[in-house]
Amino acid sequence: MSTETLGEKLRQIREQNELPLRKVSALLDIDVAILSKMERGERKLSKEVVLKLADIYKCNPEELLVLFLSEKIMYEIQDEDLGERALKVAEKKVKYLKANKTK
Amino acid sequence: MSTETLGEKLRQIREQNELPLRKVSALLDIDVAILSKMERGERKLSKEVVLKLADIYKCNPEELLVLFLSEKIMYEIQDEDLGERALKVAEKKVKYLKANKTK
DNA sequence: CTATTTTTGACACTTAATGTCAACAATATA
DNA sequence: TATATTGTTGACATTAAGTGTCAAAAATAG
Repeated sequence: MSTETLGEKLRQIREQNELPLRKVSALLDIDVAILSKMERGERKLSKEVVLKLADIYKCNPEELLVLFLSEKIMYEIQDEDLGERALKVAEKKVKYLKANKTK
Repeated sequence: MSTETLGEKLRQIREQNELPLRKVSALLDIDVAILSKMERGERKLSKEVVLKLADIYKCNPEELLVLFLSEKIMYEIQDEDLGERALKVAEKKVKYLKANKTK
């Protein structure tokens, strides 16, 4: 499985598109330093930035968003022994909510 | 399925043990107001408090901890459409980490 | 060597989380 | 009803976390 972080993936995509941080950060309207840190995991990415980047790079936003969310989840459970059990409970809750969404 | 929050569950357990907030908060060494708010979901619970409460009420800490973690997870994915997919990715990551823990 | 790109760290600013307190409301009991 | 106990609410201060800005330094490319 891929152990690549979202930041690493975004950097890879940016390099494939041969875009310097400077240009992308201008499009995002954020400082170069922040984007650099985001790609290296030193600063947190926000949903908004992820979506804008998907737009800039013309790539599938869902894939990036899923990675983004999964990293937030991983951050919460860290190295907890009960992490897996908690994930299963959360899954049940999500399914339950989805089933009762229209109610 | 149970839609009971951790706070609600803790309140229920406390009432079953017939302990007033005052006594429990003294044991926890936190303000009564905070505990009151924690039980009603107005303040976040911490892992430490959850474990101390399990000890005070002599109940299974794992069950409470799983609920605690699952609520943190749910908070992260909120009402995201991709929440379920993200959970599955997170599960894979946890399994991967567990498999390579000793490495 | 020079220009461009990227990284690093200091700093200020903003927002979220946490603790403390006292007044108030609700409930139980004499 | 009066009193004591328990629980709730909101204001306030403090602390920690997250964010943005900038400039100097390091790395890389031409």
